Amino acid sequence: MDRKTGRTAEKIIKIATEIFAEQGYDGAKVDAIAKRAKVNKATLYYQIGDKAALYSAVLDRVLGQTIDDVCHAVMAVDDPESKIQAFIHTLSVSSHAMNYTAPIFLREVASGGGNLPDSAVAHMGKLLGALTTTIQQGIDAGLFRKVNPFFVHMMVLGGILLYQTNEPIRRRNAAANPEIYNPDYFLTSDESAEQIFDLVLAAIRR
Amino acid sequence: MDRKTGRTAEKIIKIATEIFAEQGYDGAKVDAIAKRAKVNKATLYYQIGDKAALYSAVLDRVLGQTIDDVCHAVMAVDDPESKIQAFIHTLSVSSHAMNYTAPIFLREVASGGGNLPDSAVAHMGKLLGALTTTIQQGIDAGLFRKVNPFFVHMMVLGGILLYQTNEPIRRRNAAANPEIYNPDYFLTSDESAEQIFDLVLAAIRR
DNA sequence: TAAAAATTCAACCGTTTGGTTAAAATGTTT
DNA sequence: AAACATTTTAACCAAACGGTTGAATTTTTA
Repeated sequence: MDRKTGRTAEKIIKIATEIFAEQGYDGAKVDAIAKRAKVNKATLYYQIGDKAALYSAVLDRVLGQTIDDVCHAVMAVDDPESKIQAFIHTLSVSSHAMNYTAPIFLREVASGGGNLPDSAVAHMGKLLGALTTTIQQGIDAGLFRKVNPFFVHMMVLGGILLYQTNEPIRRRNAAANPEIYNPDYFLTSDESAEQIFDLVLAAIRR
Repeated sequence: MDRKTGRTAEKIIKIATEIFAEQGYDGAKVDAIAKRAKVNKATLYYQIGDKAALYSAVLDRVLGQTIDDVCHAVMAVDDPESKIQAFIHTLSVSSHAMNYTAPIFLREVASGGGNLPDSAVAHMGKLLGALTTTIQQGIDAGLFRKVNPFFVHMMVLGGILLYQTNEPIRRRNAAANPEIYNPDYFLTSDESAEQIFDLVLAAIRR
């Protein structure tokens, strides 16, 4: 019962994550989720509940997973520079691995977080804290110059999420203007993390 | 006829911009737009057409306006450093002034730009070009070190848009954790542009 | 194998949604 | 005043949507 029940709920949430990421909350249709998950709609309501509950589950899974990954990676190293590198690298790789973090995150931000449960806001606060305290630490230690850590966070987060989500548009643009096509615009999540880390480090180093 | 017709259509598009920004395409309801614009729904269809046409008009207005502002500001100055400053400052101020650029932009990116007309993609390409060619120019002139201009663009754009859109979440977070509240997190569009410019310049300067 | 849990089936419901329509009323131009 | 364009009114429609139900069926557990 537990194994299979868990499996079914998991499967539904996973598929729902995809569809919410593609279409947004209002764009996603419950029938479509049930269909793609190859589950009867009644099962969906039996296992999880209504659409809002399903969306909450998706948010918890997506934000919780990615942000926990990042925080653990940051805590696993010591000096501020390594922490920042871990932050950027893990955020980029993890949110790219579970392919649907970035669009859901961006859409939630764009709508003012009205649908965000307190737990999710807390998660985002944790993410913010992980980077800003590290930077402050580096400033206090004389490693970094006096910068506003919050804006470093904005640029790192914004850069990573935007890079990941705008891939389709990038490809379309490259297809429309092949003469301007540039392979530098298409890097893996590893490589892009390196680029961003390089820029951030130069921006804040003494 | 022209004056008043134009006025009505303008008013509808302006209100539609607000609502699309708040709710997204699927979240926005045509009846709600007509109601808030104080116009009968029949007038909306008479003046503009269906929902998709209305959304296209909104996209053209919002993206076109902001991006044109930025490109003009960049062309108005000469040296690469000033161009970058103009880019950042104008993007921040202009997209903040017409309050609805950032959420619409982010949502479009998050959904892969499926709804974007070619004209809008071209606009975004122009924006990209404005910054990347300036940076390349600076690199060639020996002013900047060798960086990947595309990622600078991602971080600038992502940082500005994210900062502007996440204000509600920021406030909510600050309200929930007043002991962590930090005035550095709440800057005007001018001030935030300065912060970002400072970081970018340090990141790319030789 | 019997009880319990999970899933399916398929019809159904009330509401909302995007969109249309025709006639009447109101403005605007010339 | 005549002709034209614009806006309102308000009812209407078909489709889609979120959600429910209850009986039947399958799967799991003990």
